[in-house]
Amino acid sequence: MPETIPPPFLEERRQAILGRIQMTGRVAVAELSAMFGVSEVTIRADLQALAEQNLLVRTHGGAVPAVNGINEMALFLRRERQVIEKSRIGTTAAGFVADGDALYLDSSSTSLAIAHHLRPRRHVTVVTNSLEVTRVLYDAAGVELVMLGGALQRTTASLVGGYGLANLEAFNLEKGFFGAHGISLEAGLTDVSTDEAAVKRPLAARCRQVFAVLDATKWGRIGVASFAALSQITTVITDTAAPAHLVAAVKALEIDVILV
Amino acid sequence: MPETIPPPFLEERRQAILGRIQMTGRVAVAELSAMFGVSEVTIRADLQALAEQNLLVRTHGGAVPAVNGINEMALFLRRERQVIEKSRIGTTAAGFVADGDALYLDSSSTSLAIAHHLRPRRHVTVVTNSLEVTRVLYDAAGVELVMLGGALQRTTASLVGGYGLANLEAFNLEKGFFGAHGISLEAGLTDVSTDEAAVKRPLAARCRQVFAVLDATKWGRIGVASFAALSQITTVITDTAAPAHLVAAVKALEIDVILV
DNA sequence: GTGATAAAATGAAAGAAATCGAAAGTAAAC
DNA sequence: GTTTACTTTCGATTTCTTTCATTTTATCAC
Repeated sequence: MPETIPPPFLEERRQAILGRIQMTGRVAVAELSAMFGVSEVTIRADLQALAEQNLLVRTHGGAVPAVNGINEMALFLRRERQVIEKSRIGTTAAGFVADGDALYLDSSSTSLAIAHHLRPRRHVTVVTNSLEVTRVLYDAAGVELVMLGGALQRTTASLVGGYGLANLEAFNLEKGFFGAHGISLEAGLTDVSTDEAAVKRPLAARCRQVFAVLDATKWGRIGVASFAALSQITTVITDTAAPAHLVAAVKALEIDVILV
Repeated sequence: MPETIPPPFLEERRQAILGRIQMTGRVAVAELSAMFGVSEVTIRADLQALAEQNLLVRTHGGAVPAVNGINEMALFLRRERQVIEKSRIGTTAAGFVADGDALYLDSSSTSLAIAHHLRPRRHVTVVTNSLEVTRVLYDAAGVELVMLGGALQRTTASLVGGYGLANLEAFNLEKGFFGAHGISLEAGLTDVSTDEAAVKRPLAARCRQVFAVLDATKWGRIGVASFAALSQITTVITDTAAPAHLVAAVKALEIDVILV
């Protein structure tokens, strides 16, 4: 199946090798040799050069992705990727973002999915405390990115603690997207981490429109820390498996509920 | 299919090269030479000039776009690594850090080298505005990491703008390590970026001990923005090629100068 | 486990293409 | 007429790739 169209430049070829190894999880020397129409020796030189940069790990007949301890962060992020791109909730939420908007993305996996969809956008300002969101948008030229400061919470790759919130008033945020551990009539939006909640609480208060993005399993659950009352929410984006009676109760409060 | 109509002016030609590389994902020297009716040497000069502006990446027979990878950031960071681990200045500087210290690392490459050496440490608190430092220390369990917030400056992978500095008083920082574009008797420590300098200035003022870490080429140079006077500096760590007369002048101010 | 065997890796040498440096040529601007 | 900016020509050099002989590694039968 390998195509035989040869990208002649060395850089291109190596880039393509990296792409393929990420995609398929492994590459073979013979396969690449046929694919690019160069000798196996050349491919070996490529693999060696890439291995020296820790971009992959050599094996006998080929190479596998770099699974190095040095780069825990990248690993952590990569693992999520498949999930991210599949998220329908994220896709829908991204549809609410207009060019020119200033918005907040929290450190949930749905925010990450939204971030992926924002990469091709122009003139969007994103405020976040998530390192993953930052990484996804790092090379998105049309996105201005502002990180809230704070102490690194390694389990969520986010920055927490009030350090970054001092002059939140400097930002006028149109829309905020919040994942949550639970949504309930009693406690509103809740999180399991008090630190995370402490960041989200003032942000939820500050965003003109508050979007709650959560899958069906979150309905009726309550985490230890509330960060927004239902009355603060503008729109809930969830999936069709959400419990009908809870959805109805929320709609009764004049909150938009979008089922995808 | 390459047209042979020659846009006569240099700027036009370079603009056209950029346009084409964005469109097709790659350009070849021979192809461009034929297209514009100029020699290949001229095209190479064009490509080199554009590459120096980071508008494209040179390859052997041509060039490819500057930002084509999905993960430009990870690539960018890893590229540096070889250089980093070799830095003797970084190694020496890291020797000044004791367990229990709270310190600031800026977004210079020397700071990155220091960060590498801090990975095995216990009970060290690092405050930084550098995404690269954060990434290096992400999985360093013994290091508590605090990021200053701000707007992402992509060229340096750092966060700038005052957002993160509002409650700097909350931190008691023992040591600060500052790279610089230049060190001089007149202007002290200077940077080429006013944004970067605006972050460093209050931090230099706040750190009990200020370490300037810079190689010999920085002596006598002056960047547009000063961020610390010589009188604020505790220790300078540089290499043995530093100009002797400048080193002597700095020592006369009762500043430690360490040559490695 | 041991050894045979096929596949893969390595090193050296050679060839081709691309690049670089320096001197020289060209053309417009002052 | 001179300056300046740009381009070209022409060797010398570097980079990239291949071939081929040799060594190493993985695998399987025993």
